[in-house]
Amino acid sequence: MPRPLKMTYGDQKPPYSYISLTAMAIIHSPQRLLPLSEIYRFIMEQFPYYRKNTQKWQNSLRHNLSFNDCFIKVPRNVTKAGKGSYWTLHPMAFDMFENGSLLRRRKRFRVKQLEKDISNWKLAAANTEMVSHYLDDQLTQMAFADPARSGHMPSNFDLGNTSAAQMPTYKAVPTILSSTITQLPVRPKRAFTIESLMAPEPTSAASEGLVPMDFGSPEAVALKKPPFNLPFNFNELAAQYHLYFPSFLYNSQYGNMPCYHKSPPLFHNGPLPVF
DNA sequence: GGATGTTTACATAGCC
DNA sequence: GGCTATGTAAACATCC
Repeated sequence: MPRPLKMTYGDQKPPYSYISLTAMAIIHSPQRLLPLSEIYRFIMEQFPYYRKNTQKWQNSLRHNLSFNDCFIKVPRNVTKAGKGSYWTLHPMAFDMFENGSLLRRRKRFRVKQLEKDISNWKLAAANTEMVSHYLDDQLTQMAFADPARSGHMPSNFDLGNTSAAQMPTYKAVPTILSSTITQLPVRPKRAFTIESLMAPEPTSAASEGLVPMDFGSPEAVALKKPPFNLPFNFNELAAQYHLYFPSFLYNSQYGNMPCYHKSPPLFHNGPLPVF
């Protein structure tokens, strides 16, 4: 049984790159989506080494966020004040670490400029609609499952006790996207493998075999506070906790699909489970 | 003014 | 040696 990460390195510098640390923070958050300040906080909480010289490493981290295509900036709701944006991982970037290990990357993750432009355009379109209402009002308040830090979340809010009917209409977002951006060339969802990328476009219903997400399921409850042990492994986390990607992001970049949760979850093959 | 985000430049290390 | 990934520093712009 691996020991908790917090107790592993003490004041010593952990063997993770800034990219890894940032990915760790994002992956560990319930929504796989964090503002910069929360990324800082996660790293400082988990690794005491980074509680000092904050200016230095935080500058480096910001550089990495901007420089590396594997990180996607999600603007805040335009009608809601707040500093900075949310950051998440590019869905294809989950594959950049060898065997899911954060200690070593296969190669630098790059997105073609055209795809980047389309993604940014779609993200902006999505953001101006309703995505950020949901994020600002509910999801970000659940970061690290610390209700005490929430300014306006009901104190008794509990994902585990939240039925699908009680959840905000998150699934409506792709509908908005499909009505506004269908004229753009959209690459359909597919796994990030050579075989998959070279394969013909799927023609049958991609949602075959998918089942609707149960928000009261044990998996959903687990997402509220996923454990954080070493070795941290993307594949392990995906297998155990049905790693998902914010549906508005996934759909906005790789085609509009119904928001379904696939069971059992697959990591590299098949669509990422979303809610 | 401080936090956030972008960009450029340079250094270092590892791999081929 | 060339290439790539990573780390660091710094300047600058933008936003709240």
